[in-house]
Amino acid sequence: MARSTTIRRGSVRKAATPPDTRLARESTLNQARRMLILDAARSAFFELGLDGASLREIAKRAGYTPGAIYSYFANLEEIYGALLGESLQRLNQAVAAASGCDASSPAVGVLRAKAEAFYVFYRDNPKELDLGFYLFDGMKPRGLTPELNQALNDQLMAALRPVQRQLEILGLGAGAAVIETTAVFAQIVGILVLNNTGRIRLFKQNPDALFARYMDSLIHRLPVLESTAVRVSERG
Amino acid sequence: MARSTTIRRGSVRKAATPPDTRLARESTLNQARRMLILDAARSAFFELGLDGASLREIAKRAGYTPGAIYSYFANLEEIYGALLGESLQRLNQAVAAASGCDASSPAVGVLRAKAEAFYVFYRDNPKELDLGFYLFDGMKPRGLTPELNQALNDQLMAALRPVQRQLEILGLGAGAAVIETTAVFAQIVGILVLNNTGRIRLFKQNPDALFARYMDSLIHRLPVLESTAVRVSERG
Amino acid sequence: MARSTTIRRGSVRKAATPPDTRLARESTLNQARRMLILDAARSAFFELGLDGASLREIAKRAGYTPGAIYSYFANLEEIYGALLGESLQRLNQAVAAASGCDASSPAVGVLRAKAEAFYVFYRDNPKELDLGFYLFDGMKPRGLTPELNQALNDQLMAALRPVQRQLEILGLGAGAAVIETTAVFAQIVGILVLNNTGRIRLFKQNPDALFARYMDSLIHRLPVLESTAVRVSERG
Amino acid sequence: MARSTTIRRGSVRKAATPPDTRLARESTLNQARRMLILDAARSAFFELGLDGASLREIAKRAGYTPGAIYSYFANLEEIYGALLGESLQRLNQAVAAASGCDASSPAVGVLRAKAEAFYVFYRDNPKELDLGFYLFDGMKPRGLTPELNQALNDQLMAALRPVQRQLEILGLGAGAAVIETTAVFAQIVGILVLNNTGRIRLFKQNPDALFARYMDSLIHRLPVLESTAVRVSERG
DNA sequence: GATGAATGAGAATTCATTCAT
DNA sequence: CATGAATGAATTCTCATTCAT
Repeated sequence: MARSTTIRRGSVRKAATPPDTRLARESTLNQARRMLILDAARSAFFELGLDGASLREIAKRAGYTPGAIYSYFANLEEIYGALLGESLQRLNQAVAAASGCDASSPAVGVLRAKAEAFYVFYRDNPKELDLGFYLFDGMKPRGLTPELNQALNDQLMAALRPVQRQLEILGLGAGAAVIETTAVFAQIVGILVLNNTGRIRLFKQNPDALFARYMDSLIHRLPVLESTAVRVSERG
Repeated sequence: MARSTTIRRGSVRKAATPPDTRLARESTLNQARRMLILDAARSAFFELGLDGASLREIAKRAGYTPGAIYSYFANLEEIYGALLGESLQRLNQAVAAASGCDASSPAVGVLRAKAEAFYVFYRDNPKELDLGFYLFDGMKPRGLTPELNQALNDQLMAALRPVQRQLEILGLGAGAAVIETTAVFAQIVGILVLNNTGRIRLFKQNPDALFARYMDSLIHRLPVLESTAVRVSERG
Repeated sequence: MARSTTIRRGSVRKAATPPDTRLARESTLNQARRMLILDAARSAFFELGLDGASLREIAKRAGYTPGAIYSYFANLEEIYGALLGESLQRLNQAVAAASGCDASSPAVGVLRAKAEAFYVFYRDNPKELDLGFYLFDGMKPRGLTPELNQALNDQLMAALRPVQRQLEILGLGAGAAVIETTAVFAQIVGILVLNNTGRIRLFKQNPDALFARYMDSLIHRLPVLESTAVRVSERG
Repeated sequence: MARSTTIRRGSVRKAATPPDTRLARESTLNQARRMLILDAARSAFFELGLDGASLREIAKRAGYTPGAIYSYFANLEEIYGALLGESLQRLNQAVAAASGCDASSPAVGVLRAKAEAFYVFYRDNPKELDLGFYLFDGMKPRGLTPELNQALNDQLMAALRPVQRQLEILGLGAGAAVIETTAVFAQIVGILVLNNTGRIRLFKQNPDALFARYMDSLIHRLPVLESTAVRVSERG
């Protein structure tokens, strides 16, 4: 990556302490400071939205001057990219941590739990949904390198893989499982977009109920079974 | 009033076109120029996205100076509003024009046709989806008056009403029909968002197929029937 | 004046009705419409201040388009000039109408009444004070022709002449009377400026009381007399 | 804090100037640049008046781009505020520095000197009078915080307090002294406004003479004394 | 590595004025 | 006489980015 090159050049310039040690320490420090900036970015982003999360605002919240940010990120869009990466990581953790508790049919319980974890994550952090859409949609060329894009895509797919696996366990073929997973993903995104833009209120509907209904009908369609509907956990 | 006097005098001077004609023509010209600007706005919007569709850009494309725009629209957001209104109008027309051709079950055919018209409209004009989301979400207070908001909402709901009606014809109660309509809406939005952001490619899925599948399963769930699945018309 | 030239040219162009009649009628109409515009200007000016009284705003209030205004006034500043002229006229009327009612010393009563009329006029129409200051101070060259300037100055002096005359009646020489009149003028202006800018509140003083006090002390200083203090009429 | 760390590290690298010095120098530089901008603002303001002292004009005169100004001032009105604050400071200094030289009655001499200093300050810097009036009158909310407003008001009153104190020394009660001070203030403002707008010339009067006359009459009215009139220092 | 200064482009909007019709 | 369209210059302000120090 362009970034690490820069850093290495810096360490070469003044060689006093053993390079390895220095490199390691620097890298650690570096990582810590990157995190600091990402924290600032995330908080700005949450509170002010994409438009409000200007580089200046992020720098201010991180306790840096704008120029300093460029020591850690090549440009603003790279920060967004890192933010998204980190967001996807948390998403994966949330999905991984989810476990069903359906005695009669454990596999169905896990399916529900995994899908719900995905849904709840974005329901409760609506800005992170925007972030993903913005990045892949409007980003200027330089912001999203092919490699980064690939990495982010992989993370996203990883977050949905538990759902896919569970569908296979429940009797779907590989192809059908992918299709159904994509459909779940689409339904979640659709519900949340409608919710976040206030469109859902027009129809006097509740996003959680819609999602639960969708999962019910999905499970109904599964080859093996006679599942029982479980409600989505209520929002905090 | 001074105004009518003027007009009359004007018509006397030229003694050719009656006042009505003049007024009408002026109004027509005005409308035409508004349209010109809206066209420019739409094209800027399509090519550059919402951020790129600045007043300057719109003016440039319309062959105007920025200031001239303000003779036709009070501010930028009003242009967006008009754009959205016009988009929703076209959407309604598209849905209204759609008619099914399913001999075995006309009602199902119409249901499919109406939903598909909605889907296809936004599939083929992806930016118009963004427009709607932006406007209802981030718009500054002055841009979106409560009345305009109401009108736009009404237009949107009107575009989905045919689907709802058809669901009722097919045996759903009023409440269930609304729920199912909302779910269809969410599914369409979800599929298109995934498609527009390139997410759907990750899963190697085709949006049309996903949509068709969803309609199939919906129809399957309907109380009355034994429908046959019909494919969505292929994209141009 | 440039304006009348234009009008004459117009009447020459299409000579149908006897020129005298036409001229008179046109002039009358013209005057009426000028008044219409001035009314609009005054109302805009009162409600929105100098900055808010843009040509567009004035035109709107007069029921005209901006361009039409230029048939009656060469530019915006000329409107201000006319407004000021008209304001000074009203001032003169107010001062002329004022008459004292002090039985023991009629001359002193009249002096008080005249000065007070002047004071009250500007106290109750603070914007007109601004107008005068703006015009003579910041006006661009073209706005205030020497002739107009002279005319306005004459009007202003005329409004103060009753005070001056009364001072002479009360025993002051011509020179002393002018000096004292100027001082009264300055005191009134000073009090009102402090009042309008809220400065007087800092000192917890009341403008009317200050003015009354000043008049008392002035009268005290007059050669002849043993005046009795009369209070300034309370503000509506 | 990250900030202090940075500074220290910086000072280690150069190992020459201690941090305090660096900070101080930077702060000094900063102050100097603020001053530079204020100078530019003042000159623009003097030559072109408030309307002409646009941010662009100020930036141009300061040798900056408009955007650069915002490193030093949050917005245009803050510049005006700073300008006024600085003006009031000079006013206070001028008044403080003034000392009378009247052997027969030192207190009267001081009174004259203090009032005259106030008068002369604004006579010789007429635009500063406008500035104060504008700021307290028309300023947009954001420009003038209540605290700043309070501070400026305090500065203004401080400049008049010496006059007030002197009046008390000369036998006036606290209330009477405030009234008389306000009256002096009003008279000064009135004379100067008439002078600046050229109105005084109409009456063929001289502002200095008018002011001197007013002070004479004021002193005459004081309880204790038999003062002798002293002329106001002639204008440069 | 970080600062602080500065740039330069761009944002929306407002306005007096002109002019063909 | 009046319109309505349009201009062009002005306004304040924001921002990502660069760079000498």
